[in-house]
Amino acid sequence: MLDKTFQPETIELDYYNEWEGSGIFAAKPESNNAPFTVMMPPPNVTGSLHMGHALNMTLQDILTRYARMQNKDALWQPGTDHAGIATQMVVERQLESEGKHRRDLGREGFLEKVWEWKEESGGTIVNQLRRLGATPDWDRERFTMDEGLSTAVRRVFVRLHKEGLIYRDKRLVNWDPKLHTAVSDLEVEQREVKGHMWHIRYPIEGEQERFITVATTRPETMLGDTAIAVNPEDERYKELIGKFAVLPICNRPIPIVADEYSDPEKGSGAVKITPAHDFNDFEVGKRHNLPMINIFDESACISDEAPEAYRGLDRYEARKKVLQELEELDLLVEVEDIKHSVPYDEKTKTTVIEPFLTDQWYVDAETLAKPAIEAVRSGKTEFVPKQWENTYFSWMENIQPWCISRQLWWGHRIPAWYGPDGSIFVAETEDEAMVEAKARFGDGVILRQDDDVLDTWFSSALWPFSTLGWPDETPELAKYYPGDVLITGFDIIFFWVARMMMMGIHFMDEVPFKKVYIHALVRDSKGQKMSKTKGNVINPLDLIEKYGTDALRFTLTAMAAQGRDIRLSEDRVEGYRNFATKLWNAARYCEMNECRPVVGFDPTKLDGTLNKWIVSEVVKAKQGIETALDLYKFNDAANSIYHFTWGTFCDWYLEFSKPVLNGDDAALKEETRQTTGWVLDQILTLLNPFMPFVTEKLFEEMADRGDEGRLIASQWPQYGAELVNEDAVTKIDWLMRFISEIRSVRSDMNVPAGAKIKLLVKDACAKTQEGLQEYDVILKQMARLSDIEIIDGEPPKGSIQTVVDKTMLILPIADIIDLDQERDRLRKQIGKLELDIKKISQKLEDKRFISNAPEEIIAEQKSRREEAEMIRNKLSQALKQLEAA
RNA sequence: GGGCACGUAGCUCAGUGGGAGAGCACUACGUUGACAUCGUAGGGGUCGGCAGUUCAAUCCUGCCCGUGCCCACCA
Repeated sequence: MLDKTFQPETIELDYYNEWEGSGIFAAKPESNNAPFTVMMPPPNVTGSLHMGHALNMTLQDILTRYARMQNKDALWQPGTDHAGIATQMVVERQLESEGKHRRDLGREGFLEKVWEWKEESGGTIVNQLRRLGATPDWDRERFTMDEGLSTAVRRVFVRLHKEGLIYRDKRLVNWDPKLHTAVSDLEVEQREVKGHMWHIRYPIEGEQERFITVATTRPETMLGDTAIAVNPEDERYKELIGKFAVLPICNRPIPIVADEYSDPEKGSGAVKITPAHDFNDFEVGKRHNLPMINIFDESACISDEAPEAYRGLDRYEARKKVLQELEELDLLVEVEDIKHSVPYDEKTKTTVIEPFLTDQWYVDAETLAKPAIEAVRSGKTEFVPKQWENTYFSWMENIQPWCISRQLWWGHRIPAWYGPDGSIFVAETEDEAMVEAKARFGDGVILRQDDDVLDTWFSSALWPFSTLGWPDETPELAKYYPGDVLITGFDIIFFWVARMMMMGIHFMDEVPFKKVYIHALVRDSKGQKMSKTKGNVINPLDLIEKYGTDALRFTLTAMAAQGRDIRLSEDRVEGYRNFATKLWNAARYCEMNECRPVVGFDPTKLDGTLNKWIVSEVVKAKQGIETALDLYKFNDAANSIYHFTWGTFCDWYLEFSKPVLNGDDAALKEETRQTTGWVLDQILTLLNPFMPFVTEKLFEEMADRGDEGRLIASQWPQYGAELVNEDAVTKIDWLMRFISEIRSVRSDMNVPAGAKIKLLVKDACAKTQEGLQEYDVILKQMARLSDIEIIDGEPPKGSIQTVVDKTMLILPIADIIDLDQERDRLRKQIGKLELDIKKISQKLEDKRFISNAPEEIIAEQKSRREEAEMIRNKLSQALKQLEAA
């Protein structure tokens, strides 16, 4: 017996453990079933579940469960990402609290510590995914630094290097002066801040009292200036080209060069060039063979390249000193207050990133991007919604060399070794590198491995095939690559999706997934991005605790409309918790009335119209879900099952069934019981991918299905349009309208809800008369009628009158209602109809409408007008009668 | 500066070239052996503004206003 009240938390863990233990999550590469592959975006091993995960994982879980029920061999590949910087920072902070630094432990010792941390605390998110009811194949869980995945990383690195697609280069990178590592362009957040523009004049060499003025937001960088650029077409400066300016403070002559980069419209038209500390200047410097003076050290303190007085100063202290000195020299012309953007490290949000000249490893992304662009153009991979393809293209078509080295310890160490003369040996193992080195330098050569590790995204880029065993040719790789769909947020299209496309196509000769579904961002109820600093983070686990997993999952799904962000409000979650409760209570009703699924029940062989009708409605709901899921319209799928369950099954069918079950037609009773049991079973099945827990529980309660009887392992129903009975649909549609109309009028006229009143029916056609007879008991109960009588003559004086189809419904209750109110009601109704008729008539009298509009539209308008006129006439008559009274 | 979304009921959001929808909130009434985490009924919207295309525009096009995001630049 089901408990009277529904308490989600009492069932969730038990079922989850049982499912997982049953092996149902596992992919079965040896089976002949068609594969369905989803690669889980591996969450950071340091992470804990946030709303974005909850949405992302719920959608993947729905598709996976749905595929499984359709008898596909589903592989949902789970795992976690080693998250280089994030993880290293966590452990460093831990050390810091013990008063230690990673240097104290040394590389080996530190890595040991990180692994320790990973073993102890790394599993948090994985267990939180279980709370969410996610059903990936846990037996195949991978970690990006697993043995196998690391092998794949080295193989890829070596191959790309051999192909010339990985190379070493000295360029400007975004440098984090606190972490002492290069970071990706994508990890730099441009933030608008208030600042100053300083206008500085540099004396022209060999000339008295002649200056050239430049402007900068970063005066300290002038210590590294190696030129001034002017536009070759700029008349003001033409004769200065080729001459030298004297760099103040350093007193170093720097050339005045002509370069298109300089825009005569901006500032003074002359630009100071600091090739080692500005991306544009770097390009100018290369064009003019300018020296690149690196005035910073790794911590962005002034290096030995600068005048002695500045050495060791932090960049902001150096700025102050430079300004002070310029002022003393009377070279500071103007200070402007401006707003400008400053590059911050996206992770810590506190460090200002410094363009810094270093040697790094790069991937030739431009070459790899070409086929990846083509794959989306040709539709081999499709984005849903389509508009994200623009984002993908615009980035891929302007892609920059991908800097893949990071000056960290935690990550895949770069498989490159340096010989005594600095020559490089790239190989998968040190032994292999050594073989090559010995061939060159002879025995006894000493190699030093590159200290750097790879960008975390390098290994995640391989995820779609490295997790399947590549570079070995495994059965899994053959069966599950390429994936069917990748589900992810737009924020990692560049970081991850693009890189998987490049690597997948290059190494597998095939795209890694056929569809990319980009889901919404989950915001708070005010539309703000959730962030720890804003303190508006809603923790999914709190909601699960309060309302249950099913409610949270259903909320996220129902709100996952394409192309729009989700503003999550707790009210919605509460509403869908109520939905689960509703379902629970419906099941209790079924239980009490012994409406249980019966083996061998055949929905095609039914006598009762109500039963034929509800079966038809089940089919429509099922088709609605299927169509929606095929198009990744998760919200439509959720709404389809929601409205069927609540609005059709509970609100109407169960109410219809009550008089039947209390009646004395034994055969119909039995059929109705069986049908009700069957429909509930269908609801549970169709709803299961969305709300796995409550449906599983009810499925178990409603019938004894033996050991194999888990809903999670059940089949998705096969039936279709053959179960739809249009005749029954028409009939019951009439019945519902009939009941609704009486209820509505009663309520309008303040007829006491409990009062049973008599209904007189006039102008009833044969079908209506038939319906009145067939559903006599239902009508009386649901519309609270004492009696239904068909009349021919005039209605009694002072009745309430209304119209359904062509039938007059008359409630002779002059004694309990206010007739003035009834007159008002009729006038209002008639007024509305008149307005309708007028609008339609205007159209129908418009010759252009008649000659241009399609036939069906004209016919439809005509019949609408006829119907409105008919009702208006009947109501007018009723009104006249009332007025006469 | 370039691009992409979005603007529909008090709130959160679906939707469609031909009669404006849901959930929540609100109002009234609650009866019937599943359910008050509920039921029945109801009020509420010139579908951001202005033009254009069309017989017909909330929907298509253009412009404008507002909001959010992404990218680039910033002497």
